[in-house]
Amino acid sequence: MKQIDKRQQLVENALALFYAKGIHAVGINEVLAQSGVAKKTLYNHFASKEALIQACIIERDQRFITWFTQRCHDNSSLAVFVEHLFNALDDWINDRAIELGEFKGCFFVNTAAEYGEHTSEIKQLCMQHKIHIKKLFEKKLQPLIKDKVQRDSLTALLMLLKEGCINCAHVMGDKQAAITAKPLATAFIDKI
Amino acid sequence: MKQIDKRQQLVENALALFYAKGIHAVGINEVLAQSGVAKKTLYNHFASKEALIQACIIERDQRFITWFTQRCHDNSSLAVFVEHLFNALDDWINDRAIELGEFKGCFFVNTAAEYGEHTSEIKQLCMQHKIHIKKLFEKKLQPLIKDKVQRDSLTALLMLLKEGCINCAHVMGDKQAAITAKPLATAFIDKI
DNA sequence: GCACAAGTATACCGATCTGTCTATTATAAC
DNA sequence: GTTATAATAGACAGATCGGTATACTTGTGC
Repeated sequence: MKQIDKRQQLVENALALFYAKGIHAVGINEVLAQSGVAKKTLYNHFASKEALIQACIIERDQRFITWFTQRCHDNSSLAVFVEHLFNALDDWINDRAIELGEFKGCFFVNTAAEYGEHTSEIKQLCMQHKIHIKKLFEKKLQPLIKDKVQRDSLTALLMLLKEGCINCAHVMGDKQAAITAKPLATAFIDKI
Repeated sequence: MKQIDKRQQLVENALALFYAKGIHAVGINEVLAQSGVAKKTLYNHFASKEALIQACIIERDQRFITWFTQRCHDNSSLAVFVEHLFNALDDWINDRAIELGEFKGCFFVNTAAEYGEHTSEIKQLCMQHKIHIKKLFEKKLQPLIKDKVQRDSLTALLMLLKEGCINCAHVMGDKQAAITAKPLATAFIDKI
């Protein structure tokens, strides 16, 4: 089997375990057992557990952005875009998005929580993901709202509502959070 | 020194460490060194590390609710209430609320992230805190909005914006999140 | 002043963690 | 076919973890 395959196996299985249980709760040996890969192979591909974690964050970032971009593709109007956005979140929250695994909140929020130091590389990568999301919103809203102030305002609202409903769904167990958030966003765009 | 004092010392120091570094990143010995308490004393008060963690969650819940209640005391009008609410969050995010420690996001979100199983007692306690926050909002909005549908709608918006700006501030490093969120909430109440 | 409860300091136990090392087998390139 | 690379399984090291046990000291109530 090619090297890249083993590496990918490791990243995918590690990501699934880290997301389901948290980073510190999962040991290297558990990752190896789940992946069916020898320990030496892991350390041939990654210098340390930290390097594996970083690869998992990057993988999750790419996977989430890909999924989210597909689901929010249609920006033919503000109403349509917002509709699709919160429908996507609702599907994720209620485990109808298998690409993202069983819903356990935001992987980046969860991971950042386990690393106190702001300077840590891992926390920086988590921050990068949120910036990617913001840029995605900005890109999709660009053709829909000409006025920059209004556009930035809606971008901020969508960021806040997205983060809010993911965390309310996860910690409060409010599985209706995305459905609740949707009309709050549409009420805002109706004024534009 | 009285028993209660030692117990309180342990909870306060453990809470500070857990919040700053994450639960699994802090060992019992570190808590003991920071508290200046012997190991046997800890296990005289708590059956296990898990029991100490639970006590920390309850302590944080009480402390946060107390602080938040004080800061959002004035509900003479919707505008005033919202103003105070987001000013309080802004103070916390920018480390002007010493009672809450150096800002590291929501302790309950962070803690829940480290426990994958939904059935775990710790995750249940985190959920309880969010319910306490929601009830606080409902109580303060009760005399201000008579229509239940509108009141529930604003409660939901405030919950989502609060969670949203705490997590955007923490993970994205957007220290202006609360200031950004405020006008989004006031835009909503202007319609009522 | 005595007895008992509680705290201190520290050694220790078994488990688990990350990471290394050895020895062997499979695979791919030429 | 030979050779170099990569994978395997697993023992092992060194550190750290949560939790227990021991021996001693302090403090409090009657």
